[in-house]
Amino acid sequence: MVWCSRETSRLLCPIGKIKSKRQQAIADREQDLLVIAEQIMEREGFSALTMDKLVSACSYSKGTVYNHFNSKEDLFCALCIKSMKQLLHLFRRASHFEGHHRERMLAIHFAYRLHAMTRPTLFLCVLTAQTPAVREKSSAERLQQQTELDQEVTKICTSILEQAVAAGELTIATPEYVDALTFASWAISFGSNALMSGDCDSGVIERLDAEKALLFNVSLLMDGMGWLPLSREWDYQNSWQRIGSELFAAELLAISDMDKAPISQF
Amino acid sequence: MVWCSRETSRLLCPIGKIKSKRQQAIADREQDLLVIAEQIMEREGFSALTMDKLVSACSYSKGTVYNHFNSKEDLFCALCIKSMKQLLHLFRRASHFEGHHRERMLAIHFAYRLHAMTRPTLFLCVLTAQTPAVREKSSAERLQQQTELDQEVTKICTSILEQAVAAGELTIATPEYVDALTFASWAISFGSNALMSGDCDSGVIERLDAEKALLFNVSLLMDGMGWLPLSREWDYQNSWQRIGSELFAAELLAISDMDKAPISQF
DNA sequence: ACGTTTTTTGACGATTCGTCAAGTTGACGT
DNA sequence: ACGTCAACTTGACGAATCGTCAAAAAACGT
Repeated sequence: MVWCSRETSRLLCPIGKIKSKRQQAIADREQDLLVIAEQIMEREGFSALTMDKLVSACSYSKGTVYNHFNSKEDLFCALCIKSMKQLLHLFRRASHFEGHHRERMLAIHFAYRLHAMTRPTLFLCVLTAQTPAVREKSSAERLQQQTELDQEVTKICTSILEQAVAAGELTIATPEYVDALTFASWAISFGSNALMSGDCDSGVIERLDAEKALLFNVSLLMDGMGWLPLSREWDYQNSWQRIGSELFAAELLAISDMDKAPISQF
Repeated sequence: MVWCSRETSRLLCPIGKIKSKRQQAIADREQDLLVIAEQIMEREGFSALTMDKLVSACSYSKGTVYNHFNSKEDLFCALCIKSMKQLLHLFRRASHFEGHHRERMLAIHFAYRLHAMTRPTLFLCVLTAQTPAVREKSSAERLQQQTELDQEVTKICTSILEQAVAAGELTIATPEYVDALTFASWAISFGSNALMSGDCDSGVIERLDAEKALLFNVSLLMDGMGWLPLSREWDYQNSWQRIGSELFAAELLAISDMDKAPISQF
């Protein structure tokens, strides 16, 4: 009957950053717990992640775990946040790609796809965290943190768009159109990745086609924006590969290793 | 420990369509159950939907309910299917809109947005059903039916695209590009709607701006496809309104009534 | 009317969730 | 060094939920 069983987690952690050694230890432990939770999901499937299982897999007691996450859903939300933080790091790297601004935005999309591929489990946590069942039962703090991360991501995209406008690559009617364009970019990327993740079993989209599809979709959208150089004037396939080799060589190597020895893809 | 507790539901329902009066009755009952499940979600929230609650809210016993849905997740999958069927009906209507083909495709997107607005609960079921936790525990039959519906939807989009090509509104390099364009359309619509549903609480996107954003995103994408007439040559804002008044007047009326007396919006 | 097949029932065992009173820890003042 | 106390941890516990199954009921065929 209770809507949100416990508003905040019990662990004292004032408002800003970590203060004492102790709170650092608590924060570290939280990361440990998230890693363990992720491992359980990868090993036994998504629905096998249970609070009881997490408790017995870690070296702490139930109460302690519940001091970190006030419900199973809150745990999912925490995993989503972890995922978004990683994504943010990739985005920051992508935003400094050497090239014109449209290529930089493309690098952002590359990073997103990369993240979906290298950390499928975490990526799916983001999808799961959009679900009302999860949102209803997550703590207010974590939901807040989630929207803050959202805004950070948005800021990166917005900034690239603004630079493109300043550089004359892109023309917009009014300043607030930047937000609309950011949203459109976000939507095409989210939509493509989400649908591809969902359908990867049913095989509508082949694994290797997925990257092509994303590049294709993004190119259409940016052409629609009139973002120069248009795809007919520039080889973005080549840009895509350059992004991979210049920015994310290590991550791509990890993927091909995964394919060779598929451990967790049952 | 069991991966998929029960492969098929126990109710005898061969392969094709309904045969006897009896099986018709069973199918009807299933629809009743879905309606009740939906009501529970609307009244008490998403996470309040419980098998026990569904059982006590309907006039049947637990065993009977479990003969229809072999798990809670399977129930979600069934709700998703119901949602997609409704969507399909709207799409069929949309695909006959009086206008050029780009307007027809726009009508499809309109229908999607409309569905997300008129039946938010069911729409969110689709989102939930994409979640691995749900997919892992749904019955094979239902997952199958889901992909079939997916294909039907795809077929409608594909058909419009092909007609557009035939009419000279759209030029494509090779025939299989039609699939890529269909996927792109689907992705932008899914992405936009999903993000807007998720953020509607946090207020990044205002309720009334949502429609504008979708129209905007779709227009960008179609312009990128080079689908004539381009948005600078045609007033699609006007088309959008025409679609509303000529095709979905009844549904729009229902929405404005909802706004006046918001019953189920918690 | 009677045997067979299909469906329904609801009590039951197994899981999972989330709580809380009692116990432990360690930071801090003296 | 020691006592104190707030903060943290523990794990047994009750409640809620899940999904099953043997027995009862209903439907069906002859």
